[in-house]
Amino acid sequence: MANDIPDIVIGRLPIYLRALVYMDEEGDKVTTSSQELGSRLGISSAQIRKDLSHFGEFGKQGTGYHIKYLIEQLRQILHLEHDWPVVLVGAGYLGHALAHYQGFKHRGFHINWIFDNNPDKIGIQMNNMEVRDIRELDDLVRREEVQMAIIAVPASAAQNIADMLVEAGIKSILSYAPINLKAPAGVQVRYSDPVILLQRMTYYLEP
Amino acid sequence: MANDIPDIVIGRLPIYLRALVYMDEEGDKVTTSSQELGSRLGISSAQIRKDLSHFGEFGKQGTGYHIKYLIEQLRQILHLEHDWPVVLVGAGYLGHALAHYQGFKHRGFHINWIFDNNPDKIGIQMNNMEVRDIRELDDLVRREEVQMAIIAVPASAAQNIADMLVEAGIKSILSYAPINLKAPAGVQVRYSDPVILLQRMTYYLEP
DNA sequence: TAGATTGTTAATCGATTAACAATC
DNA sequence: TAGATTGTTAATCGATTAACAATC
Repeated sequence: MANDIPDIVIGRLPIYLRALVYMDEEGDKVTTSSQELGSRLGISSAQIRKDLSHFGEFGKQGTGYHIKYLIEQLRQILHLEHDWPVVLVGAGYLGHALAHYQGFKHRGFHINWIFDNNPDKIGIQMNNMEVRDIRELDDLVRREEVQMAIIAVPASAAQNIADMLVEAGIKSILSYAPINLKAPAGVQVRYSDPVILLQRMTYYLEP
Repeated sequence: MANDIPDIVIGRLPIYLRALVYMDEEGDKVTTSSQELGSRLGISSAQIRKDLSHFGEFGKQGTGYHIKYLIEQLRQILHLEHDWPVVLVGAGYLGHALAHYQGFKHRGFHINWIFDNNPDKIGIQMNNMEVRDIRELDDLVRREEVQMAIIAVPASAAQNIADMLVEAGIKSILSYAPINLKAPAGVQVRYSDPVILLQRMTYYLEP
């Protein structure tokens, strides 16, 4: 990770951005306040102001934040001004869902390639992309200088795939496999495991 | 949320549990240490011992933790001794993937019902379940006393579905819709939005 | 102007870590 | 026994919040 802004702050910026985009689409106002944004998100207004203050002064006393302007600034901060190409590994049920998910494109990500190792999968079409042989992964990632990847393979294959991705030059991995991956410093790994989230909630439930 | 154990601690327990289960399946040893577990997960050994100490004393000086015993204890703490039935709302690509995901069952969750509002979807089979009419949701959740739900519908429909779920008695919601949901106190909501995770990583990348 | 809201400071709150006596 | 590792305490570190001068 790079400089001295806490990662937990970085983690909230996409949440702010998402809420601001909805506000903008609602179209009923031009500005918002840390108060309003906070109450939408269940976050204190002080925290929002503090978070933003790490990057500059984006508001005006008395009137708050110009929604479109703040969106633009957040996109700049998060490096979302240009789209990011992404490779997807795994063409099972989940890979299929991800390949068809419409939410990536307009939020800055393009899943341009899908890979699998299963001969039955290789060559078939998914959302107008052809599933490629995993053996072509390294070449492609290098040639296209892809930096981001999504892993949607079984846990048993995930570390192997992660190693291949790192070797090819991938710098950020989002993994759906329910296992902790080893990656060298300088390579980010984030996880999405629904079971982990469900298990975190059952603690608070009466069986 | 219930008592005085920090939620951030609760959030790590499923991670510990998952790693311990893998260790157990590898079958090459009977005990582990906070050190070993920590180095697998990139967490300090002190933190693991501290987290566990909120719930009791599970280890032995000199030898560490008996893997199977600690697994059992964590399952008890997280209320995973009995399986949890879960309703899934949304039979699109993502709902389809979730319905077929094999990772739920052996980790304590059973997706037993799928709902949708699309007449073209209602009645079709998904992994041996019939997609039901969303209008039957309320009755079913009440009758079966289901406490957990997964939302896999578009953002535009998500708040509506969340309201229906809460009204029917659902206490924990895992939402894949890219939007912040309002829910009353006493109802937990957790989110899984891949774009939020990707956007958090692009900050650290050179465009 | 009066009211609203920012950006920032200092105080508070909470989480993580280092260290070690206890003990297996 | 000697070595290893726990559970816990106290210290450190970091994040959140309250408060307010500045100012639109």
